[in-house]
Amino acid sequence: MSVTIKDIAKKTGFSVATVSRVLSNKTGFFSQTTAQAIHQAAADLGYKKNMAATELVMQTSNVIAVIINSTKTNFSDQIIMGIQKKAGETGKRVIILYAGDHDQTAQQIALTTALERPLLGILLVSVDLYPDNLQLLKSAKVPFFFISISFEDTKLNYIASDDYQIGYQATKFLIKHGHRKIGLAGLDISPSAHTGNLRFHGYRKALAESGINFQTNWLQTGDYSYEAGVAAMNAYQKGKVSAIVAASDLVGIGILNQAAKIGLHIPADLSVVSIDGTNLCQLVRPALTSITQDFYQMGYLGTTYLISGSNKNAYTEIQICQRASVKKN
Amino acid sequence: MSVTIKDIAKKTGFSVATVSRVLSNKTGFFSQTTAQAIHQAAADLGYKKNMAATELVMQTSNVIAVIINSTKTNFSDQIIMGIQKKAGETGKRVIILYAGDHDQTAQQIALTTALERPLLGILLVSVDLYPDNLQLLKSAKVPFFFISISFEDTKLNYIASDDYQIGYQATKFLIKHGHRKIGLAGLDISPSAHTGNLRFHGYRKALAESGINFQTNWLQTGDYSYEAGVAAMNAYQKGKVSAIVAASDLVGIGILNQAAKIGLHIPADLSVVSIDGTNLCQLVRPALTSITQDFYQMGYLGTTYLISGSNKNAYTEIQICQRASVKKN
DNA sequence: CTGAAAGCGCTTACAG
DNA sequence: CTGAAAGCGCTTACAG
Repeated sequence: MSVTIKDIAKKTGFSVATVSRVLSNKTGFFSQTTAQAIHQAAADLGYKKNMAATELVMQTSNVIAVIINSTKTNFSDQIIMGIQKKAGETGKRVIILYAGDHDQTAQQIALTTALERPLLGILLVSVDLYPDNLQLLKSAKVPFFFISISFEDTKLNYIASDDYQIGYQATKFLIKHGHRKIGLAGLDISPSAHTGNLRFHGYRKALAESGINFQTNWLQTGDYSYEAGVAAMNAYQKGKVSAIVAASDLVGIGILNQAAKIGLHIPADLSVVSIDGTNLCQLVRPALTSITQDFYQMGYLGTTYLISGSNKNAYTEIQICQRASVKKN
Repeated sequence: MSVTIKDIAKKTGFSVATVSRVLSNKTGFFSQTTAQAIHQAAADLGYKKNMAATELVMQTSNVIAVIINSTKTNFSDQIIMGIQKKAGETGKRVIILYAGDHDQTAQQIALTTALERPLLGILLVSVDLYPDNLQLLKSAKVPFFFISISFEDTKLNYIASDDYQIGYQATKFLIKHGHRKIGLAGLDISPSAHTGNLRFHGYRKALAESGINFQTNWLQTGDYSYEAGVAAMNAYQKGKVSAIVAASDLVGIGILNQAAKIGLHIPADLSVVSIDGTNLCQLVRPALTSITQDFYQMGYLGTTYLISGSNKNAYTEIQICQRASVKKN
């Protein structure tokens, strides 16, 4: 058996009540001398608090559960950094649960694992909950916040980038660089895909503002993956577009590599701007110009809001990082 | 208040004991009819088990805590996949805790967060524990296993690649391709760095076997990062080596990009083989030839061993994946 | 097959 | 400043 406050009580001669009070630092309820004796004994005995007991009586905890999808996106690390930072500053703890990749069962397991214990709250990082699971989450009384994903339903709290602006600004940027035939590649615009549709609308708007007529084959949908980028590049015949907005860094890299394979030079023959701006952009050559999202801040702010119990939605900033993959036409 | 087994007992007319038995599926202790009524009531009431209570009485749980360092390495995802797979197959749950990047306090917080609750066991993914923290871990009665990191101390259980072999085979491979001046870049060989030293020894051994005299400046140490690769490439003057073993994929990419910058063509002027073999190798051009580690299997096996309480160490397989960054000399 | 009761390790009014 | 006692929601011998 491990050592409990009862053992400390026995050793010091105080009651468990007093031991509990000093160990959980209920200041003002004990004297310095008492505290010292108890802390000493705790250290000597190698005491470790049993949080299961604490949570049981407190009906809450200082643990934030982060549920995250395990896609090959690589920006979740930055979001988690932001979360950890804020949590660390405020003495909260964080546990992370993988919800699989568009896997309803995995999602449900993650959610259940989280909900089965007292929790400060839940942060959902780019996981698009299935209706049943959303229901499950709502029915629990636990506060939650979505990060890096937005909804039409404004009753759902989220922190994300403004995807309409992302599509708009990426396109505008290419237009300013003299492009008129601009592709949009690798994103999902099925009816339920809010992010993809917003980006698409932003793209259309930018085109329209400059009097450019959208051509159907400029849009190459996909699932934000490297392979989607390769497929999109194949779909664009040589010369059909002079620039492409890639739905993610991976899509951008897929385009880059496939372009090289079919003998197209970037940015000489084709310009590319990718969305996300993770460190992958600087690993490849030419380095990818990107619409960079502030993932760290998303995590930090999401945690801040969750902790403070605020229920407003917010957008974090986006920024154009010019690197080497776009040329002036 | 949320609904408890007491509520279900009241609603069905059974005792909490019976409710507990059917809900935790103590087969043989109840009739089908009873079970149905209770499950029905549980569903109607929206019952969710309070694991804090269960863990308190059981003094254990089916939760595996994974402690992982937050370096910019990108292979932990695969390890986690392997862990989740095995955990899923056996009905275990997994929570992940970030231990920072060589951050003693962050490590300690992660460890404490884990140890504060009943646990099936702990998996440490490429985290090199500070002595104090290792002590803390050992003093808890919880089983633990290291993944992707090995020790001289064989009392510590781990699953990793054979780093001596990694260094040996990478070097051997380059020798077979006709190289005699072979660099080793980006790894840490300070006395306490077990991995780096093993790889270095394997490298030396391969050199020696082919009667090649090691030159001090062939070794460029570092911290496995992209920047270490860049620095190493700068250190190798043009023509000093004809091939390089990169300590990680990121080091390899740093070499690739810096080589391009100073006008060296890979593999024409310089061959590179990187260690790890993550998907980054296929994202860059030329694609990196790599000594590929089986990270997924490490996670899977580590979890298997942890669950079964076995305490043997094991190596997972390594494999040479030929891509485009090595040429026959 | 089922129930009454004790207990897991902690916290917190309540009374001093 | 300190202690006795009740209670958090579960599980499990023990007795039927």
